[in-house]
Order: sequence, then structure tokens, then C-alpha cells
Amino acid sequence: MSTQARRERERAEREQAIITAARDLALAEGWDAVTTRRLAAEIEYSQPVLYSHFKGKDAIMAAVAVEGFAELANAVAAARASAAGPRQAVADVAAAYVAFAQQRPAIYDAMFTLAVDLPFATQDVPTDLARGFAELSETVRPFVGDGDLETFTETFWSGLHGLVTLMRSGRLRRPGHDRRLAVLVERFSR
Amino acid sequence: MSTQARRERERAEREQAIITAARDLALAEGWDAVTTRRLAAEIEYSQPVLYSHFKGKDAIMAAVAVEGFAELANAVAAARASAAGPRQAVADVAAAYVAFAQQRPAIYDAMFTLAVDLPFATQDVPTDLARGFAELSETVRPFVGDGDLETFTETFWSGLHGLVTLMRSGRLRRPGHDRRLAVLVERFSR
DNA sequence: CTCCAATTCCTAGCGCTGCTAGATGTGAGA
DNA sequence: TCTCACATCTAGCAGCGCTAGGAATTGGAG
Repeated sequence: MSTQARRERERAEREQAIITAARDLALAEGWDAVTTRRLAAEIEYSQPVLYSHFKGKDAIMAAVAVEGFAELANAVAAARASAAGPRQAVADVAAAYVAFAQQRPAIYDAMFTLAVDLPFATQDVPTDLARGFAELSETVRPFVGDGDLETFTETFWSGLHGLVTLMRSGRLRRPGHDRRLAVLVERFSR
Repeated sequence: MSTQARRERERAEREQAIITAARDLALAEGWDAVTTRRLAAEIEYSQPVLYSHFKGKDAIMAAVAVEGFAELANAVAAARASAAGPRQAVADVAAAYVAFAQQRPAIYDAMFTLAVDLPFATQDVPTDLARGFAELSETVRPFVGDGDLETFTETFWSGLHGLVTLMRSGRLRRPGHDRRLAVLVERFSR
């Protein structure tokens, strides 16, 4: 029976190796460079092995995205925890969110732009995603007024997401980024 | 010499046919369905003909995007022109922007998500794109206060873009869309 | 009218992609 | 030790964007 346990453990390790390889390759060279052949070479197995772990390339990207949700939630939580006062918390959280997206653009894309077939309504994805969202909610809660907190949070989040994506795709010039972020923060913290 | 004129005219017509075919196919089935082979079949020429008009598939998508910029600028201008009062203008313009993105998702993607190699700093792209941006600017101008108009406009635009993209990718649920849009408008029109 | 040159267009194919069927080898249980 | 089941690999499919080289058509000169 212990051999079976060892096999399952090795299998789990290999699955993690696939996710890590995909993540590293995407960060270094972008998702276009992440091909099933390169991934297979990276983990030193043949191509079909990937398909015994994941349904397809999209599923691998989804797994990378899931790890990203946890990271982002942690980053936002840390920013909120160390902020001096509620208004500063909004600014710090916004800065942390944008920094995450800019430092890990490929992962951010997997989380919010690509990989549509994520199980958004089930399982463990909402766990970390909802955790990040809850951190955002608590951050802006003091400034909601008499409106709906969830709606307010979603709108603030959309502002951050729009800033990030428009700048990364070249539609907004890099200079001025801090000022735009300041405007957004100011609009949602008073 | 008139034969040459006829040839140039026919060539221009064929180029427009390519753009229109790409646009229609993308709207109907998404950009993944727009392959050079299907486009060639649509215009009833062989594949290489496409490359005598455009550098590659990306350039065709860029051409579709350029047409989209004009459409979007017109939609925004119309909304602003018919609005009753400056505060209502912000709401109407925002609604028109979002409606455009939702009714022509593939074109919106070509404009703002894909097709990175657009000549953003030259030629006629900025013409219509800048026209749309200028309409946005004029709409929010009464509410800038003592800040920078361009920065303010860009931030408002980012909010709209974020709402559109997050909802289209399933990260925001469709119900609540109107309320989120209302929150954004309220934050940028007071 | 004929011939040549230039242009236009197509056939065929390259290297790549995600993905899979069928063969091959390996290891556990009788 | 033998057998069977499972894990893994080799080889290949259909499709992608893109291009080289040849065929056909066209326009102008003699």
C-alpha cells in the first residue's frame, strides 16, 4: 500500500511541477511561449503526460491563475493591515494591487483576461478570489456611504483593473500612472 | 490610364472587403474563428492575396479596430450632444460607451485588448481615438475641479474599461451592472 | 497582329500549434 | 515466475500564420 501512496505523492509533485513550469515560463517569456511541447520538455516527460493531469492548456493556465489569486489576496491583505488610517489604506491597497499586476503581468492575464473556463462558481477558486475581494471591500467600507458595499467594491475594483489593462496594452502612457491612480483613490475614499 | 485607375479602385474595394469580412466574422464567431484561410474564402481569393494588402493577421485586426474607433467616437459624441445637462451627460456617455462594448465585443477587443501593434503614436488612428477621448474629456470637464483634465478623463475611461472587461470575462455578474455603472458615474460627476 | 515584359495570382509547402490513438515498456499481485 | 493492468512514449492528425516559386493574365512596343 505504501507504493501506492508514493505514486500518488509523486504524481502530485509532478502536477505541481507542471504548474510551476508554466508559471515561470509565462512570466519570463509570456503565454505565447508556453507550449505543451516546451512544458513537457521542462518537466522531462512527454507531451501526453500533461493531459493525464489537465484537460488541456487552458486548464494549466487556470491552475496558474488559482495560485495567483492567493498571492494577490495576500498582497492586498498585507497592504491593508499595515496602512495608517482608512484613507491611506485605500491608497496602499490600490498601489499593492497595481504593483502585483505590473510585476506579474502574465499571471494577472491568466487570472482576469484569459482562461475564461475557470470554475468561477464552484470549488476553491472563489476561496482566494473572494478573500481578495473581501479585503478590497473592508478597505473601502468606510467610504461607501448609504450605497451597497458589494457594488461599490466591484466598481472600485473595475477602476483598478481598467488602469492596469489599459496601461499594459499601451493605451495609456506610463508617465501619469501615479496621478491616475491618485485620482481613482481620491474618488473612492471620500 | 483609366485602366490603372480602375485597378486601384478594385484593389481598394478588395481591401475593404477583407476588413468587412474580418469584422463580420469576428462579430459572429469571435476572433478565433477569423483565420486567414476563412478570410480568403470569404473574399473569394487565395490566402497570399491577404498579404499583399496587410502585413499579417494582426494588421487586419488593427484595421478593424480603426473602424471601431470611429464608431465609438460617434456613439459617444451623439450621447453627449443629446444629453440634458452636464451630470446627465456623464451618465449617457458612460451608457453609450458600455453599450458599444457589449454590442460589438469582438471589435472592442481588437481596439483595446488585442492588436498591440497599432500605430498609436502616428497616422489616423489617433484621429478617431483622440476624437473619442476628447468627447470623454468634454463630458467630464465640469467635474474635474482643480485637477488635470487629461488625467481625470483617463481615470474615468479606465473605470468604464474595467467594468466592460471584467463583466465580459465573467468576473462580474451581469445583474448589478447598472448599479456599478451608476456608482462610477456618481463618483466622476460631482 | 505578334511578341515580350511585368504584374497579378495561385499552388504547394514550411514549421509550428494543441491534442490523441495505438504501441511499448514496467511493475504489482497470483 | 507468469500475467495483467497501468503508466508512458512514439508517431501522427488537423489546423494555424505565413511564404517561395511558378503559372496565367495583362499592357505596351515593334
